[in-house]
Amino acid sequence: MSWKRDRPDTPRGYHHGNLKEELVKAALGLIGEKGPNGFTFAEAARMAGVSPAAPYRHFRDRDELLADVATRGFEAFQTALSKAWDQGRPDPETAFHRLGRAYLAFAHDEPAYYSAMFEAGVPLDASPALRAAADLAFADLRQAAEALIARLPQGKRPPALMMALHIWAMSHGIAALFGRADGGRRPLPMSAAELLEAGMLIYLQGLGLDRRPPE
Amino acid sequence: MSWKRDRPDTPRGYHHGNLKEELVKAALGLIGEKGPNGFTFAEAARMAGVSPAAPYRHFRDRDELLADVATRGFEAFQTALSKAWDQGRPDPETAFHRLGRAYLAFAHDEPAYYSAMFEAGVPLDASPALRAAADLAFADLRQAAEALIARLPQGKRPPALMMALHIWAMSHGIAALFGRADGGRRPLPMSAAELLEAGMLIYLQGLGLDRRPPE
DNA sequence: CAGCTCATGTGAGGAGCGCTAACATGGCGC
DNA sequence: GCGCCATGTTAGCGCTCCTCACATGAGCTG
Repeated sequence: MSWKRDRPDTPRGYHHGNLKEELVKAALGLIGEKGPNGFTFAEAARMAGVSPAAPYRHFRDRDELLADVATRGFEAFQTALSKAWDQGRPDPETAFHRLGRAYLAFAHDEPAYYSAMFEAGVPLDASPALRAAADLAFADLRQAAEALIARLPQGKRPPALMMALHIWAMSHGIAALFGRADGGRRPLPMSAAELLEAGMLIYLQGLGLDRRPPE
Repeated sequence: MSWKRDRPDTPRGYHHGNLKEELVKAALGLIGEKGPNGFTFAEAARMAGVSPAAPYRHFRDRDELLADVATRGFEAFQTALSKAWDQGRPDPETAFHRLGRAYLAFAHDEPAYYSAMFEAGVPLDASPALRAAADLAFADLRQAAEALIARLPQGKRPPALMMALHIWAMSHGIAALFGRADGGRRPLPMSAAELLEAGMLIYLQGLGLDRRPPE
């Protein structure tokens, strides 16, 4: 019975009481430490002080737990992006740069979430909640794109969806390739945040959006 | 003894003769089918018609086989990019657009390689050969960036390394998010190749590089 | 061509994991 | 106060990774 806590710090009886939440936390910790593949259903159970079969009362299988983590990740992500965008205040340019930094900050500070969301291979339609959460997060990016596009004269406006996809792609590319806590897979002459900032400035310039320095 | 081929199509004696190569091929097939996690050392052995312990004579462990696949992937990738760039002929702009298409074509047509290279979590310094192959591939991108930058007037030239990183980030972001054979995780109004082309055009415009239509 | 050597393959097995089925416990609604 | 059933446990199957002792035969050496 080695899975039992020797001295339960949170004493409990036969029933745990809050196992589902604790399994999600354990999963987050394990994914953060060892990547989405290093995470194990059995080990999460062990961390929660519970037998290896207990998790199956809360998740059909390992994938469902992963999908749950990804969903929570997208919700937290959306909250962070939404807060950073702040409805485009004080002006879309300033807010947009905040948004970019928030994107990378999330990928950097919550590697476990980001991993579950984008690297664990969880299909987006694993659950309706997952898809909905992901859509909400993307909606924020799209909204920012629209606000910026509105600054352009009619006739020079690119499709907002396309622009949002470009923003997402560049952000994700930088996060995935260079945004890891360990500095990524390749030494950089600048931080990931600076790299994204510079890339986005060039991209916006290409659209005809000159940044008015806010200070 | 279920792992033995019932009727060996390529009859062999006790010794296989070309096991290492066949294991790599089997791994490629399995990764392509079921993703980098679906691939199993034991199943690769089965496909090669050999006992589950045989692969250990050629690879220290599962990760080493994965790293080998990734290395070959980077080599093939570099070949494809290099061929597409073709030393910038007939002009850097045209060659650059070929390069972008080649990037996405590789990700699309060789999902198993791309997966092993970027999604399997293989650390780049798993072997010197892997790092070298990855560096060579990146060198091509950097070279293209330099050729394009040379078109700009002195004083308006961004760092070539930064530009190469931007290109890689956007390409990888699009490939990872939207470039899957199944259309990716999200329905798109345009193909991944078109999305990248448009994104790169805007980016280049932002740098002051106007594309002269080649036709 | 006989004999040896060692790279390569086999068999058996330990440890761990995902998952299932049958059984145990006790919190909560009646 | 009682019984239901959500939640937890035990036992166990099949699979994986990996190791170790043993088998085979290809190719060198004399």
